[in-house]
Amino acid sequence: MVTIQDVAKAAGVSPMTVSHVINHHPHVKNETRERVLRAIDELGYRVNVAARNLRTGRTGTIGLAVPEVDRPYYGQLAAEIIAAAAGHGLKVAIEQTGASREGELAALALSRNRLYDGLILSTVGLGPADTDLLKVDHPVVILGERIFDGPVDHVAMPNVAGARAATAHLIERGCRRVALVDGLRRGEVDVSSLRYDGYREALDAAGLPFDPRLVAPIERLTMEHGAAAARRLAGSGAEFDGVFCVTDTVAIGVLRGLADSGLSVPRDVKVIGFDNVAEGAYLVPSLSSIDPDHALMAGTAVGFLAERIAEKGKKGARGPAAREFIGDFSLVARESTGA
Amino acid sequence: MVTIQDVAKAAGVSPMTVSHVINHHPHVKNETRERVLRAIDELGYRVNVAARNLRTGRTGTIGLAVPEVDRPYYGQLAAEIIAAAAGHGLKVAIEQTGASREGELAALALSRNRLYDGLILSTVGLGPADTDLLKVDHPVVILGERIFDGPVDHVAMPNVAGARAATAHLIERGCRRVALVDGLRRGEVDVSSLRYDGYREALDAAGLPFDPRLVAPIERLTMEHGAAAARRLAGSGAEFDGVFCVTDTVAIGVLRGLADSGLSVPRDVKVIGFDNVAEGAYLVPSLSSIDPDHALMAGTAVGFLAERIAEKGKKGARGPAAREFIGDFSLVARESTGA
DNA sequence: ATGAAAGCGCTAACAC
DNA sequence: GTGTTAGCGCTTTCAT
Repeated sequence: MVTIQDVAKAAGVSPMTVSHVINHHPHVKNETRERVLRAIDELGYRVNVAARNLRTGRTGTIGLAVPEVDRPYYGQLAAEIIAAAAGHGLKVAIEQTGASREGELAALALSRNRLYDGLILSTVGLGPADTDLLKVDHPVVILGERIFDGPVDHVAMPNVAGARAATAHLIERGCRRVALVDGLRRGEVDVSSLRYDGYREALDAAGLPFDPRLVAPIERLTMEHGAAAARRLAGSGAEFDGVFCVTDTVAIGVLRGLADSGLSVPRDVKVIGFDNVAEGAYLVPSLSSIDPDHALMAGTAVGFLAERIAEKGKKGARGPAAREFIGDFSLVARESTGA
Repeated sequence: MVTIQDVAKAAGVSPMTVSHVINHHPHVKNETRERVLRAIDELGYRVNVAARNLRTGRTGTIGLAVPEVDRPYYGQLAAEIIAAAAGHGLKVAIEQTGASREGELAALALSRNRLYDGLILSTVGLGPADTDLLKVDHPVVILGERIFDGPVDHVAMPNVAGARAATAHLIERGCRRVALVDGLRRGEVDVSSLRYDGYREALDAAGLPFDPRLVAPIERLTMEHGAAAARRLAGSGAEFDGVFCVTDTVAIGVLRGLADSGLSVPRDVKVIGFDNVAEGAYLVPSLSSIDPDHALMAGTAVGFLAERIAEKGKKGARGPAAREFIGDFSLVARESTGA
């Protein structure tokens, strides 16, 4: 392995000068710089990142922990985060938590290992009871739900308002019996509970009765469970003319399940999702959805984290208390709601 | 920051003993171990991975460089790789190459930085001309196309055979004028060229004429371009009753484009894709596809890499020459081809 | 503009 | 079963 010393010897300078060149420090004579660069090239030198990390205490990398990378939503989120991080000169390493509390705690511990300068944790499993576990001494930003008023910065979706708008949209389009396919509600600030609240609010506002038979809870927010829920609804005998799906992934399954049940969208039933994943625009019928401003949320999360990382550099300065950011959204009306 | 020294002092042992405990070495008295563990807990000690990496020269992490994480195929591939790597005690860090030659070269350089013990590179941009650039002194496995007979292990899809089977399937289902939506062909061993070859072979085998007007090349393998290609085909006046799409992502776009053109699938036109992404089963109509054995390919790629990493540990032993593995596939017939 | 000294936190190799 | 020594490759600090 070629070290900075080897390069220094070959270029006839000290290791420090080589270091200066590598790190683009200004005070190096042009001629010297070129001599060093030539030596680097000839010897095939590469910095040893581990050594640099040890010395500087920084890695230039942030961790992004998401439930599962193979769900479209998280893949697209990851892409946004990577783009935002690049703007701060940060790289992103992706972790999977398996949508479990244990996985999320493991991701927190990893970060503590100083592998990353900070962590963006997309929570699904952690709840209010875990607030204390977030009191770690390294930068963390929570992206998602289930922890409010925690000790760390938090970027959340406009869950209640978005769900209300989605449901109201169905009602506007003429639906009178709107079903809901959502995940397990823990009665806390999890995604399903919040979107459920929005759904209820919209019904109330329109003076429509709430019918528990029209709520189809599923265990995991997957296409498979969405399809099964739709078939269950269709087979239950309960009449419905609209479905609000807690996520687009679930909605894709619901569209399939409705087709399996011989129901036509949007003629018999109108459907709307949440997340506005890229696939939605290409489905037949194309999927109406709530579009949280993903880029803004990703940018805010990375921004918060970058600030916290910078804070740690300065001694003493504690920086602002835990911040909360709730994104904005827009409604995208497509064929599945008759657009 | 709490170091191993602090723990040693608190537990009344030497740093080495703490190290032994952390690394689960067997020769530590039970009582000592517990004393150390208690100290670790009380002080909140966490290993400094950078220091360990520097010392051992290993990181326990492999890199996975894919074109874009937000395409379903790569998200699902990443999930398979992560699962396979976990079986070898390896973690995975995901890089994006942006589907460009430069991005792929950058990923190679990063790995060289010793951030990772090895790299799985999903190539799209690198070509035969870049063979020499792969002659790096750290473990690399190529997953994908465009480099055969390179200096490194290579795991490839059954591109030609799969494409032939897909096209033959359309013909079996009664199609006589099969269109092809593929990417840019560079006349080399890129995905589009190989699958094009398979398409041609199937036409020849069935005694069907090749009509260049039925080939719709697109610049990027996205849903957007797929939809545009389908509309172009439909508007061209050229008759066709089947479409083989070079990937499922493209096929999703094609299904949309056909719907936009007033064509019904599978009645007017039958459609088949390649990759068998999870979404395909839930589309309406569900998408027929070629299913490469993703898990086997991921497992093989990780296995190759793990062996190469182990080799580097032993001095001298060179290990086998570059290996080549071409996966198997099966055809999944769904509604889009009339199943 | 360049360099010397020191040490980041850990573990391999070897004692005992 | 436990401890000593040494040093991985780099950069911070301070000098010149």
